[in-house]
Amino acid sequence: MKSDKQPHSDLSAYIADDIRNAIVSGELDVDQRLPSETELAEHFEVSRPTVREALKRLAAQSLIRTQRGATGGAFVRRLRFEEAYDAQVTTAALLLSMNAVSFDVACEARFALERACAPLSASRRTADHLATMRAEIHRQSQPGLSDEAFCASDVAFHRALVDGAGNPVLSFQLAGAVEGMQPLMNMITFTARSRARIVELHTVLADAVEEHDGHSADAQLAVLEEYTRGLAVDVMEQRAKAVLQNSK
Amino acid sequence: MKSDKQPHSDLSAYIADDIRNAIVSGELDVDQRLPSETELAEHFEVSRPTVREALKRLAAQSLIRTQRGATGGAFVRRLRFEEAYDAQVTTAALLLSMNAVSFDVACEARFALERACAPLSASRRTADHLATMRAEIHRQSQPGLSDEAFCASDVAFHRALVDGAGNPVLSFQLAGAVEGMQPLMNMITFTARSRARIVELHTVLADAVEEHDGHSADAQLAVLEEYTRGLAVDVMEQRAKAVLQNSK
DNA sequence: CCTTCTTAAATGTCAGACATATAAAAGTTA
DNA sequence: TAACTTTTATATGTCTGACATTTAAGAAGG
Repeated sequence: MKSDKQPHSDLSAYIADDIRNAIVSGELDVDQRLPSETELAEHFEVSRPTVREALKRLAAQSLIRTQRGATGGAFVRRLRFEEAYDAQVTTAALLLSMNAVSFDVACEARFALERACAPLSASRRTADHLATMRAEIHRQSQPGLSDEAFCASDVAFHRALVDGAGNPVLSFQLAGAVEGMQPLMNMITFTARSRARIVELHTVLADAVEEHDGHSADAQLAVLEEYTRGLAVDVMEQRAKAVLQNSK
Repeated sequence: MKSDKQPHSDLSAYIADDIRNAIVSGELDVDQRLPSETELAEHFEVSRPTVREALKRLAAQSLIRTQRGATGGAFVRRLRFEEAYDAQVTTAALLLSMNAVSFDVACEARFALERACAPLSASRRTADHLATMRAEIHRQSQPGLSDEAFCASDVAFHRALVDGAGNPVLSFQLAGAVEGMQPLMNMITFTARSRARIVELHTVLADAVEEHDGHSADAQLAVLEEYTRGLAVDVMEQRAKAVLQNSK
């Protein structure tokens, strides 16, 4: 936990980097207590507020947690999948919205990755995963469901599919691809007919997974991808038409 | 940018959340300037250091950037792929090291995702991607290369393969799977024979990509996955044997 | 022995001040 | 008038010192 050059501005970033390196490199173990803020301030020769800013940076990345009281302090935090999952989704959603990523590109990435899980999920899925998928299909076929609720159910369905692979690393990676794309999916207005079609495709997909048929599941995802991209094209065209109408 | 309940501790986290929501929801646009620290302090009825801690949290997540001087302040930052990429790699590496993820699970996830890119990369790769792959293969066959350097080159090779798909979202998602796994890969000691085998497999893979043969590329990745997992098993066995030897 | 009180250590928060960077306005000179 | 220089205002960056609050452990008392 030491270094040389001092970029004479943004000391808190410098200190945060220093401590982060110590954590990432394993120099500091999980649940190990960091020196107190006062001690850190002395060590880095800065004031306590500066140290605190650095610690807040680390806390924002879920690298440490702080505890008040006599035996309190900052502790190296065990990064759990769920937290990383959330961060992943937020980051992916922001990336898509801030970088003008086209629906097509995001869709391609999402389905490519999801298809990578399909064979594994087909061979390993538990009854639980299957039940979740069926339940979401049922929800999707309810009339009067809002577009957002339909999207949310769609995400839940696909998440169950991915989780079926029984590989937490895969589930984590897919979080950004599937859930992070939800804002883009929400732009689509699902007609009754398109919903019926999606429910149909989901059903065939669930059947394939139930029968441990990875190849068929993969094929169904390909069909679903094509259909989804078609839907997006329709939406874009209608929107373009509407703009044209307004400008008259 | 407002709310009701005040969890009367960790005000900076509360404020950071508030501003983050404003950014994520699009209430604040990219490059828009936030109110000055003093104004934020008045708005939230806290002191400036507290506001600063909140801003540092957001800065740690690359959501804002700050600028000093007369027209300075905190600005909503456009989250770029490269930054998200880095964060992704760090997070993935930490997840793997802190959660005792087995080599097998990580390896399976990595190759499953990478195989999802293979067909796309085979059909779209530019001459540039191919050249990078060839160059890395050449580096890998140099004698006297350290295990770490070999690993780094391996990552660069696979990154070129993934980038060949020409889908930034895919590249971003794969960053964690491929680069984040590097610490685990570094545990493997590559013998001269295993290196030669890997170079051989990489060469066939590059050939397949050059000839736009997605199917073959996918198959080669499967072979590479199997071989890599076999290597890991060998290392584990030897390590277990060494432990047994020491305990005698 | 158990309960209660005290105490100490740590984070959380605040107020006010000064340092520094930076752009725009004001002033100065060719 | 135009170009350069100086001033000034505003913002972040940092420091000092203090007080508030939480919490565990030790001390005191029944």
